[in-house]
This record gives sequence, structure tokens and C-alpha cells, in this order.
Amino acid sequence: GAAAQTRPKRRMRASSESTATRVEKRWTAEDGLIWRKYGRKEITHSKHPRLYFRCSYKHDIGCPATRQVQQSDDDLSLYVITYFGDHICCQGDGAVAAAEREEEDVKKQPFVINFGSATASSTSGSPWQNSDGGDGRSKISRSPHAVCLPEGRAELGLKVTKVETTSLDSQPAGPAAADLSSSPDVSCPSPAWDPLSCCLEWDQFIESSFDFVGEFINFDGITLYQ
DNA sequence: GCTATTTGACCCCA
DNA sequence: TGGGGTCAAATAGC
Repeated sequence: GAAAQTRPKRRMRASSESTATRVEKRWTAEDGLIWRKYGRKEITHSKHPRLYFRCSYKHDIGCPATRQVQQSDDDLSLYVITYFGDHICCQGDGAVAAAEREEEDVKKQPFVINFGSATASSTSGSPWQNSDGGDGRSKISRSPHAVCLPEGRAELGLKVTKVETTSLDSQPAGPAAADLSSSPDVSCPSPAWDPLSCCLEWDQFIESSFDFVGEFINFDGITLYQ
């Protein structure tokens, strides 16, 4: 309609990124990060639609991270998740930038998940420590917190069957692939974990997450983001 | 009333 | 030209 007249001529495409991280998970698409669903697409030659998520902080700090979730045709309990971009909202500088941009007291800085560095935004003590404020976010009132994980330990209550770091330029995901089928099978911790919806009640997440401290799947040797 | 989700349309790229 | 990725209005839920 008329809205088309105001749309920009160009759009960013995640596929233009040089690398992507492919993860196959069972049962749920949840990974502890705060994603916002922005699209759904029926894919040719696929029985199931592909869902598109972007970081909930995209509009706050311009975090470019996106992911695609698609249910496997062969194994209905398997979800293929491909991550694009890097979470600047979770990195040290990104967290600082976020705090600055929001002009919030640094003490109210939200807990953010760290997908690639242990130097993230935890302001004190344990990376699991929650901030008391809780209302530090204005736009994401229902999801005021994420969690900060140690490097390479980003899976929560999931059985991860495979993680691949893929260079879209040339490599179809070969040497970097790692079979993690021997990882602990910590199945869906609660009904709050809903496949594809990527919605998680924070209270239940707290309970579940702390149950798994020390039980996270070890991704040592796997580079989730290059 | 605010925020997230849904879904059709638009646009880019092979 | 068609498939796939993203936008944004409409809608639903809290």
C-alpha cells in the first residue's frame, strides 16, 4: 500500500555475512538469548517454514545478530538454527555502548548473554548474578534480562547434536563441525520452553538455568563466532 | 496502552 | 525470474 512509498530502497541481508554458525538442536529453539521473531517463510523443498529472529537489542544498540530456525524434515524433533552476525550487545564495548545510549545507571545494566567472550557485562561477581533493577530496559519490559555465559557455553537445557561454523563464502561446514551427541541430555526443563516460539518465562528460566550451572555443554574447541 | 507476533508485500541476489 | 530475507501494518495478548 502507501507504506511501500516510504520503504528504503535497500535492505540488509544476513546472508551477506561472511560466516554463519549452524547449530542443530533437539526440541527447542531457545538458546538463552533474547530474540525477536520478525519473519516466517515457506521454503521450497522443505516441509517446514523457516523462522527468522533478530536480537531484541537491534533497535536499542543496533545489534546485527540474527538467526534462522527451521525444523528438520527428517527428524521432527530436530531444529536447524543458523546464526548470522555478532552480538555487539553482549560484548564488552557493546554493553558499554548500550549503557551509554540508554543513559542508564551502569548499576542497572542488564544481564546480557555473551556468545563469544567471557569479558561481557557482568558488573560484579558471578556472571549469573541478576541485576536488581529489572526495569532498566524500556522497550523489553517482559524480557529485562538475559544471562552472561562463560565463553563457549551458550546452551541451556538442550541436547545439542551438532555445531558447525560455516563460511558462506566457500566452506560448507566441514572441518569445523563437531559431533556433540555425547553431551548431557538435559531435556526440556519446563513447559515454558516452546519450540520455535523462542519465548521463555524469565522466572522459570532463572530456576532452570541455575540448575544447569556447571552442566553446560562444553564447546571447547568450537568457535561459535569467527 | 504497550509490546510481541503474524503475515502479506517488497526487494535483493543468483 | 523465482527463491529467500526483511519490512511494516494489522492483530493478539498481557
